[in-house]
Amino acid sequence: MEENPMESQDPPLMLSPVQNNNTSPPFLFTPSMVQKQADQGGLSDIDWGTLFSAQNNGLLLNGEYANKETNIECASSSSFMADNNGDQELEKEKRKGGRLKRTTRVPRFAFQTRSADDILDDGYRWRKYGQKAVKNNTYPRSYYRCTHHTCTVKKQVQRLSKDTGIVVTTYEGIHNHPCEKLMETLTPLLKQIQFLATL
DNA sequence: CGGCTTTGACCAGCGC
DNA sequence: GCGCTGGTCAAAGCCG
Repeated sequence: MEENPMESQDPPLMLSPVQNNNTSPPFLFTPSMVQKQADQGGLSDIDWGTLFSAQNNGLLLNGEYANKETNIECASSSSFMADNNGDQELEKEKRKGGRLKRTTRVPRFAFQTRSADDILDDGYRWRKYGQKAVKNNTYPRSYYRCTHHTCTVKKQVQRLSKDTGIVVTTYEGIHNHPCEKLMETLTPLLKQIQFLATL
Protein backbone atom coordinates (compact mmCIF):
# COMPACT_ATOMS: atom_id res chain seq x y z
CA MET A 1 0.00 0.00 0.00
CA GLU A 2 3.01 2.24 -0.35
CA GLU A 3 2.18 3.08 -3.91
CA ASN A 4 0.66 6.38 -4.71
CA PRO A 5 -1.92 5.83 -7.44
CA MET A 6 -1.81 9.42 -8.54
CA GLU A 7 1.88 9.22 -9.20
CA SER A 8 1.91 5.83 -10.83
CA GLN A 9 1.32 5.03 -14.44
CA ASP A 10 -1.68 2.99 -13.52
CA PRO A 11 -5.14 4.35 -13.96
CA PRO A 12 -7.27 3.81 -10.89
CA LEU A 13 -8.62 0.34 -10.72
CA MET A 14 -11.36 0.65 -8.23
CA LEU A 15 -12.90 3.13 -5.93
CA SER A 16 -14.19 1.98 -2.64
CA PRO A 17 -17.62 3.19 -1.76
CA VAL A 18 -17.84 6.02 0.66
CA GLN A 19 -21.26 6.74 1.92
CA ASN A 20 -21.42 10.12 3.50
CA ASN A 21 -23.45 11.99 0.95
CA ASN A 22 -20.59 11.38 -1.44
CA THR A 23 -18.53 14.04 0.21
CA SER A 24 -15.65 11.83 1.24
CA PRO A 25 -12.78 11.15 -1.11
CA PRO A 26 -12.60 7.78 -2.76
CA PHE A 27 -10.04 5.11 -2.09
CA LEU A 28 -7.95 4.23 -5.10
CA PHE A 29 -6.57 0.84 -6.03
CA THR A 30 -4.26 0.47 -8.96
CA PRO A 31 -4.13 -2.46 -11.37
CA SER A 32 -0.55 -3.18 -10.38
CA MET A 33 -1.55 -3.46 -6.77
CA VAL A 34 -4.24 -5.95 -7.51
CA GLN A 35 -2.27 -7.75 -10.20
CA LYS A 36 0.60 -8.17 -7.79
CA GLN A 37 -1.72 -9.74 -5.30
CA ALA A 38 -3.33 -11.89 -7.94
CA ASP A 39 0.08 -13.14 -9.08
CA GLN A 40 0.85 -14.10 -5.53
CA GLY A 41 -2.24 -16.20 -5.41
CA GLY A 42 -4.79 -13.74 -4.27
CA LEU A 43 -5.47 -10.53 -2.54
CA SER A 44 -4.99 -11.90 0.92
CA ASP A 45 -1.83 -9.89 1.50
CA ILE A 46 -3.82 -6.72 1.64
CA ASP A 47 -4.72 -6.07 5.20
CA TRP A 48 -8.23 -4.95 4.57
CA GLY A 49 -9.15 -5.14 8.20
CA THR A 50 -6.38 -2.75 9.13
CA LEU A 51 -7.10 -0.45 6.27
CA PHE A 52 -10.69 0.01 7.15
CA SER A 53 -10.72 -0.75 10.85
CA ALA A 54 -12.24 1.52 13.42
CA GLN A 55 -8.84 1.78 15.09
CA ASN A 56 -7.47 3.54 12.07
CA ASN A 57 -10.58 5.59 12.01
CA GLY A 58 -9.86 6.66 8.51
CA LEU A 59 -9.69 5.88 4.89
CA LEU A 60 -6.48 5.29 3.00
CA LEU A 61 -6.24 7.69 0.11
CA ASN A 62 -3.16 8.02 -2.05
CA GLY A 63 -1.03 6.53 0.65
CA GLU A 64 -2.41 8.60 3.45
CA TYR A 65 -5.26 8.34 5.82
CA ALA A 66 -7.76 10.80 4.56
CA ASN A 67 -11.15 11.96 5.65
CA LYS A 68 -12.31 10.10 8.71
CA GLU A 69 -15.91 10.68 7.83
CA THR A 70 -16.41 7.21 6.51
CA ASN A 71 -18.94 4.61 7.29
CA ILE A 72 -16.75 1.78 6.17
CA GLU A 73 -16.36 -0.35 9.23
CA CYS A 74 -14.39 -3.29 8.02
CA ALA A 75 -13.37 -5.12 4.92
CA SER A 76 -12.37 -8.55 3.85
CA SER A 77 -10.76 -10.03 0.82
CA SER A 78 -11.37 -13.19 -1.09
CA SER A 79 -8.61 -14.69 -3.15
CA PHE A 80 -10.61 -17.41 -4.77
CA MET A 81 -10.96 -17.47 -8.47
CA ALA A 82 -14.04 -17.90 -10.56
CA ASP A 83 -13.09 -21.32 -11.82
CA ASN A 84 -14.36 -24.00 -9.55
CA ASN A 85 -12.01 -26.84 -10.34
CA GLY A 86 -8.99 -25.30 -8.68
CA ASP A 87 -6.92 -25.18 -11.87
CA GLN A 88 -5.80 -21.59 -11.89
CA GLU A 89 -3.88 -22.00 -15.13
CA LEU A 90 -7.02 -22.94 -16.93
CA GLU A 91 -7.97 -20.07 -19.20
CA LYS A 92 -10.87 -21.04 -21.32
CA GLU A 93 -14.38 -20.11 -22.14
CA LYS A 94 -16.92 -22.44 -23.54
CA ARG A 95 -20.53 -22.31 -24.41
CA LYS A 96 -23.04 -24.61 -22.87
CA GLY A 97 -26.65 -24.47 -23.77
CA GLY A 98 -26.15 -21.27 -25.67
CA ARG A 99 -24.77 -19.48 -22.65
CA LEU A 100 -21.26 -18.55 -21.92
CA LYS A 101 -19.69 -20.56 -19.16
CA ARG A 102 -16.68 -18.81 -17.76
CA THR A 103 -13.88 -20.69 -16.14
CA THR A 104 -11.47 -17.81 -16.50
CA ARG A 105 -9.34 -16.82 -13.56
CA VAL A 106 -11.03 -13.79 -12.12
CA PRO A 107 -9.98 -12.01 -8.95
CA ARG A 108 -12.79 -11.35 -6.55
CA PHE A 109 -12.83 -9.32 -3.40
CA ALA A 110 -15.52 -8.18 -1.08
CA PHE A 111 -16.04 -5.68 1.65
CA GLN A 112 -18.86 -4.46 3.75
CA THR A 113 -20.02 -0.98 4.50
CA ARG A 114 -22.57 0.46 6.82
CA SER A 115 -24.94 2.43 4.69
CA ALA A 116 -28.60 3.16 4.23
CA ASP A 117 -28.13 2.94 0.49
CA ASP A 118 -27.57 -0.30 -1.38
CA ILE A 119 -26.08 1.49 -4.35
CA LEU A 120 -22.63 2.73 -3.50
CA ASP A 121 -20.98 5.43 -5.53
CA ASP A 122 -17.61 3.92 -6.38
CA GLY A 123 -16.98 6.14 -9.37
CA TYR A 124 -17.88 3.62 -12.03
CA ARG A 125 -21.14 3.20 -13.89
CA TRP A 126 -23.02 -0.03 -13.33
CA ARG A 127 -25.99 -1.63 -15.01
CA LYS A 128 -28.13 -3.97 -13.00
CA TYR A 129 -28.75 -7.24 -14.80
CA GLY A 130 -30.36 -9.36 -12.14
CA GLN A 131 -31.70 -9.70 -8.68
CA LYS A 132 -32.12 -12.90 -6.77
CA ALA A 133 -33.47 -13.91 -3.42
CA VAL A 134 -30.77 -15.88 -1.62
CA LYS A 135 -31.08 -18.51 1.03
CA ASN A 136 -30.92 -17.45 4.69
CA ASN A 137 -31.19 -13.81 3.83
CA THR A 138 -34.17 -11.55 3.99
CA TYR A 139 -32.82 -9.21 1.36
CA PRO A 140 -32.24 -10.07 -2.30
CA ARG A 141 -28.82 -10.03 -3.92
CA SER A 142 -28.40 -7.63 -6.81
CA TYR A 143 -26.08 -8.23 -9.76
CA TYR A 144 -24.38 -5.42 -11.62
CA ARG A 145 -22.08 -5.16 -14.63
CA CYS A 146 -19.79 -2.29 -15.49
CA THR A 147 -21.36 -0.33 -18.35
CA HIS A 148 -18.05 0.34 -20.07
CA HIS A 149 -18.19 -1.56 -23.38
CA THR A 150 -14.81 -3.23 -22.99
CA CYS A 151 -15.06 -3.93 -19.29
CA THR A 152 -16.36 -7.21 -17.88
CA VAL A 153 -16.22 -6.36 -14.20
CA LYS A 154 -19.21 -7.41 -12.15
CA LYS A 155 -20.31 -6.76 -8.64
CA GLN A 156 -22.85 -8.21 -6.29
CA VAL A 157 -24.58 -6.18 -3.63
CA GLN A 158 -26.40 -7.67 -0.70
CA ARG A 159 -27.69 -6.33 2.57
CA LEU A 160 -27.18 -8.50 5.60
CA SER A 161 -30.31 -9.80 7.26
CA LYS A 162 -28.50 -10.05 10.59
CA ASP A 163 -27.54 -6.41 10.50
CA THR A 164 -29.68 -4.54 8.04
CA GLY A 165 -27.37 -1.55 8.16
CA ILE A 166 -24.52 -3.45 6.54
CA VAL A 167 -24.19 -3.82 2.78
CA VAL A 168 -21.79 -6.43 1.41
CA THR A 169 -20.31 -5.59 -1.99
CA THR A 170 -18.38 -8.20 -3.96
CA TYR A 171 -16.32 -7.16 -6.98
CA GLU A 172 -15.33 -9.66 -9.63
CA GLY A 173 -12.67 -8.73 -12.15
CA ILE A 174 -10.49 -5.74 -12.82
CA HIS A 175 -11.55 -2.59 -14.61
CA ASN A 176 -9.62 -2.10 -17.83
CA HIS A 177 -10.50 1.57 -18.08
CA PRO A 178 -10.15 4.66 -15.91
CA CYS A 179 -12.67 5.63 -13.34
CA GLU A 180 -15.26 7.83 -15.04
CA LYS A 181 -15.57 10.24 -12.16
CA LEU A 182 -11.84 10.72 -12.11
CA MET A 183 -11.88 11.38 -15.84
CA GLU A 184 -14.70 13.86 -15.38
CA THR A 185 -12.53 15.68 -12.90
CA LEU A 186 -9.41 15.54 -15.02
CA THR A 187 -10.93 16.34 -18.40
CA PRO A 188 -11.27 20.12 -17.83
CA LEU A 189 -7.70 20.21 -16.54
CA LEU A 190 -6.43 18.31 -19.55
CA LYS A 191 -8.29 20.63 -21.88
CA GLN A 192 -6.78 23.63 -20.15
CA ILE A 193 -3.33 22.12 -20.40
CA GLN A 194 -3.85 21.46 -24.10
CA PHE A 195 -5.06 25.02 -24.56
CA LEU A 196 -2.09 26.47 -22.72
CA ALA A 197 0.24 24.29 -24.75
CA THR A 198 -0.98 25.96 -27.91
CA LEU A 199 -0.01 29.42 -26.67
C1' DC B 1 -35.30 7.45 -27.80
C1' DG B 2 -31.55 5.51 -25.39
C1' DG B 3 -30.18 3.78 -21.14
C1' DC B 4 -31.50 1.59 -17.19
C1' DT B 5 -34.32 -1.38 -13.90
C1' DT B 6 -37.47 -5.03 -13.02
C1' DT B 7 -38.63 -9.68 -13.02
C1' DG B 8 -39.82 -14.26 -14.55
C1' DA B 9 -37.58 -17.84 -17.03
C1' DC B 10 -33.73 -20.48 -18.02
C1' DC B 11 -29.40 -22.87 -17.14
C1' DA B 12 -25.51 -25.12 -14.60
C1' DG B 13 -23.53 -26.94 -10.51
C1' DC B 14 -24.04 -29.53 -6.50
C1' DG B 15 -25.78 -32.68 -2.99
C1' DC B 16 -28.62 -36.48 -2.04
C1' DG C 1 -32.36 -38.45 -11.76
C1' DC C 2 -34.29 -34.89 -9.02
C1' DG C 3 -34.63 -30.82 -6.42
C1' DC C 4 -32.41 -26.80 -4.67
C1' DT C 5 -29.70 -22.78 -5.31
C1' DG C 6 -27.10 -19.18 -7.49
C1' DG C 7 -26.09 -16.70 -11.68
C1' DT C 8 -27.59 -14.90 -16.11
C1' DC C 9 -30.68 -13.74 -19.91
C1' DA C 10 -33.94 -11.00 -22.10
C1' DA C 11 -38.43 -8.89 -22.73
C1' DA C 12 -41.16 -5.33 -20.92
C1' DG C 13 -41.61 -1.16 -18.75
C1' DC C 14 -39.87 3.15 -16.74
C1' DC C 15 -37.56 7.55 -16.86
C1' DG C 16 -34.98 11.67 -18.08
